[in-house]
Amino acid sequence: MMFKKVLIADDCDSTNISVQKTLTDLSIIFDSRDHVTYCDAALSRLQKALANGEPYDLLITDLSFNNDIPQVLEDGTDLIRAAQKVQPGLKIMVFTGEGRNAVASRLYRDLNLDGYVPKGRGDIKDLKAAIEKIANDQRYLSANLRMDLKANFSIIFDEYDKMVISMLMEGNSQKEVAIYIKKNNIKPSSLSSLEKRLSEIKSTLNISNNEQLIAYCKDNKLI
Amino acid sequence: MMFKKVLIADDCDSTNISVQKTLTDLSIIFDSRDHVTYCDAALSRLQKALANGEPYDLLITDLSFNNDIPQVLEDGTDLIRAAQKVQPGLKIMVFTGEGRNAVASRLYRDLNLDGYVPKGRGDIKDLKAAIEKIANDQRYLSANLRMDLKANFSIIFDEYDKMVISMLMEGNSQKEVAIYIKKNNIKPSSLSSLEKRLSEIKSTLNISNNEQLIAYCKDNKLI
DNA sequence: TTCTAACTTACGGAAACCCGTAAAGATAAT
DNA sequence: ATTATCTTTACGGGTTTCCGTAAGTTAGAA
Repeated sequence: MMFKKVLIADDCDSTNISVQKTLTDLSIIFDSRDHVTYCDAALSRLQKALANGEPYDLLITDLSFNNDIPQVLEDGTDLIRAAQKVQPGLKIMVFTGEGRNAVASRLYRDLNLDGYVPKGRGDIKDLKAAIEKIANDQRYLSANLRMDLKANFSIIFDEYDKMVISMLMEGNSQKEVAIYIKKNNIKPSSLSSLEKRLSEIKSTLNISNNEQLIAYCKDNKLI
Repeated sequence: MMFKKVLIADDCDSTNISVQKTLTDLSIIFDSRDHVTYCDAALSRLQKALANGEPYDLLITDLSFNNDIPQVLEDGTDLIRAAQKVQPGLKIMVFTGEGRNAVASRLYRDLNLDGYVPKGRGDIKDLKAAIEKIANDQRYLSANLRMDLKANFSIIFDEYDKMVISMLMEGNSQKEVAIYIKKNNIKPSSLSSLEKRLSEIKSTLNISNNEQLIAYCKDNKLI
């Protein structure tokens, strides 16, 4: 189900135009008041919309804001945390040119973001893909970020994932892996859960089959 | 269908015992005269058996022979070539401790061997697996050799294989690959052929699923 | 040519994988 | 304690993959 109401928080006008165009391309109706340039303003719009019974269902925000006016919420992370408190369940994605990728990855995990897209080559396509994924209740981490995850890949893969993928790489079928984890009392032990987890990973990484997943892991020395 | 008549050509007694035991374990009846220690003797036994209408169906041979008596066929490669002339279709595998692995790989291809197992840790298990594979009309290249194929991997993968596996790694399904090669007029263009080729590769490498195959390729930088 | 052997393709059934849904369990907040 | 939410599990149907068989094709040898 595509989004009905999207709020953009970004103090940079030029990027705003692109984002709005992207939303229009996705047939999302967009009111000029759905765009704010201060974090405090963003939060108050969220609250107001919620109070009116017409809450936003997606927030697209930058991380750094140039605050020429003093703000309670000083940057994007403040806004995100506040928004999550005010409206749990609100989908939130970051669209930013700020920061190193390593930072981005940590934020993606720590803030439990639904999507993270860095500005740069191909960002519009990236953004569109992210929005579509998130609209479908999935998470999206830009491919441009994924490349730098070698070190702290735990953001995507936990021990469970690691073991499952390792066993697949050793030639086990998914069924065999399920049998193994059942025997060793590992948390989600059903084949169904395993399938769902694999599917989730692939979806998040925009990967379409197990072969590509293994190649990705090997390329990035994740396992 | 397991082998009925196996000829062993090896001048080393100690290894012979192991090989014979392995054959016995596989329920292959073995006559002491099915073991020779000279290449010429090996060939003549092959010819005799063929003439008697009871040909051997597997030859297991070493590569180097200590020829205290002058021989027409001086080493294993001579024997193999002669045997292939005399009895086309005869399955031939090498079981040897000789030579560098790179050499082994080249031999495996150039002599069109059915199997190649180097002596060393785990060689009995290796041997058994090889015999079973070959009995089933498949080829077998020991895992101990495969590790050194980085450079001359063309022994196993040709351009066709390379492209198919690459496309799988890029997220295409086998069906999609088949459609693509059909479009581009690449030689075996049916999905069936593609399946068979993949299956053959995995069988030869003792690999049980596509995930393991991709991991193997990445590990050995084959693609 | 004609035959044989090898390769390619089509096809079908079994197994594995994918994906959605719904029930059952666990967890947390009120 | 009870609701609500999230996780895990079970299950079913559709797709893909796997693997054997058989039929068709090609290439080379007799």
